[in-house]
Amino acid sequence: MTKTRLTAAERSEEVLQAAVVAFGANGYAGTKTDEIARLAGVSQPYVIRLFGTKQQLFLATTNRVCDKIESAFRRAADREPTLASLGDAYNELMPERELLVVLLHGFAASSDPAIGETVRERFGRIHKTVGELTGATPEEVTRFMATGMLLTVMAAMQVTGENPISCEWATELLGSLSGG
Amino acid sequence: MTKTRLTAAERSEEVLQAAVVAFGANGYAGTKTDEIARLAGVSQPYVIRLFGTKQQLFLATTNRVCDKIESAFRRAADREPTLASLGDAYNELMPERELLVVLLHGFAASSDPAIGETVRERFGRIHKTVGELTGATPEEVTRFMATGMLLTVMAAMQVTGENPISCEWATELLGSLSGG
DNA sequence: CCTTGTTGTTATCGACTGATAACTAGCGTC
DNA sequence: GACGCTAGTTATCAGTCGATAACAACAAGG
Repeated sequence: MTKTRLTAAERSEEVLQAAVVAFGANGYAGTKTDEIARLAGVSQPYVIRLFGTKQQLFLATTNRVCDKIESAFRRAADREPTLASLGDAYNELMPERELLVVLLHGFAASSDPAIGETVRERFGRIHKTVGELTGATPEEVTRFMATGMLLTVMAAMQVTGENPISCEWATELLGSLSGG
Repeated sequence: MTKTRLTAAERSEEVLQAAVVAFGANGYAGTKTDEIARLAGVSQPYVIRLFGTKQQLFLATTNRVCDKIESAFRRAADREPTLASLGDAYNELMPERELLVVLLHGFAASSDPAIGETVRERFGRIHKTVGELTGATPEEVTRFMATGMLLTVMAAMQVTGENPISCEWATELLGSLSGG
């Protein structure tokens, strides 16, 4: 029983991590703030007070996820600035299925103006970053992003990750990916 | 004022079309049955009676969308059985932004077991169909699907379609797609 | 030790939303 | 032209969920 008292910043961090899991599992509209609160081990009203609004919490979560993706790419490019290297980094992010899927849920929730704007901005930033880090041609970068979206969608469908739902087409598809 | 009385089948069809629009805009959890009802010009309880449940309506909507996509692919392959031909067909589907985005919302709602199962089944079927219709290699088919997912995600972000939100990276990305 | 600021909770509201029940009305048919 | 079937409605419930308000507990400083 960690009844420890944390600073608001520390607690926000924990809530944010819980939010990644919860939003990753059920999306923006499908997730209740109470669920996040229980995951974080605090009360639901406190979650609201820390972030003001469910929407703002989702935005913070999205930004957090994108930061993680970008920094993973940067680290990878630091070792070897190729698309293959960044691809490996993305795959290594996969075990945390939720992380990537949160982004997908952001895309899906784009009808909310604030979310749409944020998500467009961050996606564009990732796209640009990949190009700058690797020096690949626009066509190569686009293909990289396309593959990433396919993988993300598959993660959402739970056919990749730690204990995936076995699926004939999924294994076949993943096999043909290494070669592409 | 079309106060015409329709058969349950005909009315269901209208509701289904409304559901494509509504679910396409706001996703599964984010769409209220009342919204669909208003779009279809009937009362909310009647929508429920026609489909039993919001979930079942969403499943019907998803299946409808997938049917449309598959038949578009079949027609395209009928003219010319190449990936490029199917790609054109997909692009021609784009104006109905909702159509493709519904599928994305299905992926996003995969945490609901029934939706997940349906969506996996239909995605696998599309994947298989594309391969059979074109005779392309697994790698080529996978790349085709990846591109499709990228386009779908962009449609969700509203940077493609009839009056897209202008976006630097989006135009750049779309330009590099024709060449890929 | 008492005051003050910050962390956190409980209680509760108010709006929403999917679903049910009960009723109404059009249309064919015998 | 009453009967019966199907299309469709209004009224309403029961549960949910985000948000607010008021209070409680803990820590630090003077």
